[in-house]
Amino acid sequence: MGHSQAEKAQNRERILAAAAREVRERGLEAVSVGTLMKSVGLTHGGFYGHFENREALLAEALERALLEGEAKVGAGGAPSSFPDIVRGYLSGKHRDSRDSGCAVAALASDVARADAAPREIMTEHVETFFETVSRSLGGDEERAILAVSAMVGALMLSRVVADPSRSDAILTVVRDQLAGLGAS
Amino acid sequence: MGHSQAEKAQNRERILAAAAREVRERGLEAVSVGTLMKSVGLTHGGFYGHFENREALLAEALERALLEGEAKVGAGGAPSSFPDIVRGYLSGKHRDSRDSGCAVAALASDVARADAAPREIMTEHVETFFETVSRSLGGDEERAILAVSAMVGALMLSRVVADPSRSDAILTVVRDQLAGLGAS
DNA sequence: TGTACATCAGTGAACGCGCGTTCACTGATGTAC
DNA sequence: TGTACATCAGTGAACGCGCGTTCACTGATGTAC
Repeated sequence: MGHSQAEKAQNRERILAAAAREVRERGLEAVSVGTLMKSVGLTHGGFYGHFENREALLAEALERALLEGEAKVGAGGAPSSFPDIVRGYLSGKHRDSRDSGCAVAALASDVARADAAPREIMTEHVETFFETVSRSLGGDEERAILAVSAMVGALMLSRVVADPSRSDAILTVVRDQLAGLGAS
Repeated sequence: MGHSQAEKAQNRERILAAAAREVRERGLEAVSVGTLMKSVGLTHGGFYGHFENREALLAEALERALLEGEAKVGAGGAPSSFPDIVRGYLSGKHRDSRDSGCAVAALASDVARADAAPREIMTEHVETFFETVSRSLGGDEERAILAVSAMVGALMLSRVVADPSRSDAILTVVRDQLAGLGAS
């Protein structure tokens, strides 16, 4: 074995990263301590040296997943243009990479029925999403709220719809119409 | 006891109705055979006289939930006007009654990660939703897809956001802007 | 209408299984001298 | 630098629990005569 302090921090990070992926891929409730630890090459007992319990891990993993999703939309970093945001968000690539994409779209219905803790975490990031898009629209918050609602809704619907060309159509149609929203 | 054939049909109906509610309230995976049967006053063993297994029940419950949600939007029945659909869908009442409201908004992220069977069931109802709204917009399918995406997205976000006045704002802002979409 | 019997809806004990969590233990790490 | 020892990251058996599903059984229902 190797159990140095540096490795402990590294292992915690790997557990959290795996959980942030798993949570978007399979949902908050589907993450199991045993399976998660096995996926990073450890045994289940060690989990409690890193997190107080499963619920605490889920809260951190949700936060992490939301941050990762945000990074792609360009929150915090260099400001993205509205058309760039919409194009990236409503792309086939984003639709097909649930485990690394926007956690709001991946987990909104899970969080809607969760306790206060996850709802508050996601609430904060929904507001950040509004602000990022609002900034790209010259500060028009109302149009930003409409655009975010449409983007999140369209992405989720495109992931539900079984027929690939129909799924593509949802993305394209909403993308094109939102582009007009940025122009007017 | 009373075990007539008429009562059997009635019990099946009660199980299904309870499941259609439960599925929207707690998600597809959270429905347990034992708890469900207890909630309609029966014991778990009897379940298998009504459904082949849990998965078969979930498929039927999803279909039922989607039909119930559609009935409120006026699919099939008398045609609703676009403003009426939007007003009803993006209302505080709808947001607060997850267990009897639109099953697309309640279960989209669950179904997005489910097997082919639930995805195909929901796909059909998403298309129906598009058609209903399209009809209310004089046959403009593209605007209907945008409107449905925005309605589903906004309802989900309003259920995530913890602060009630902020949650109301999402509904109101999207509702007002979609109204403009129907007019132009 | 009354009796005898087959049917079958629902019961509840039992099954194997995976879950979250605890804890005595192991052995490498890191420190004190 | 080398030795002795405390620390502590990770292991894996064990716990109680709820799950989906099966099945022998019970007793009311419904039917044949």
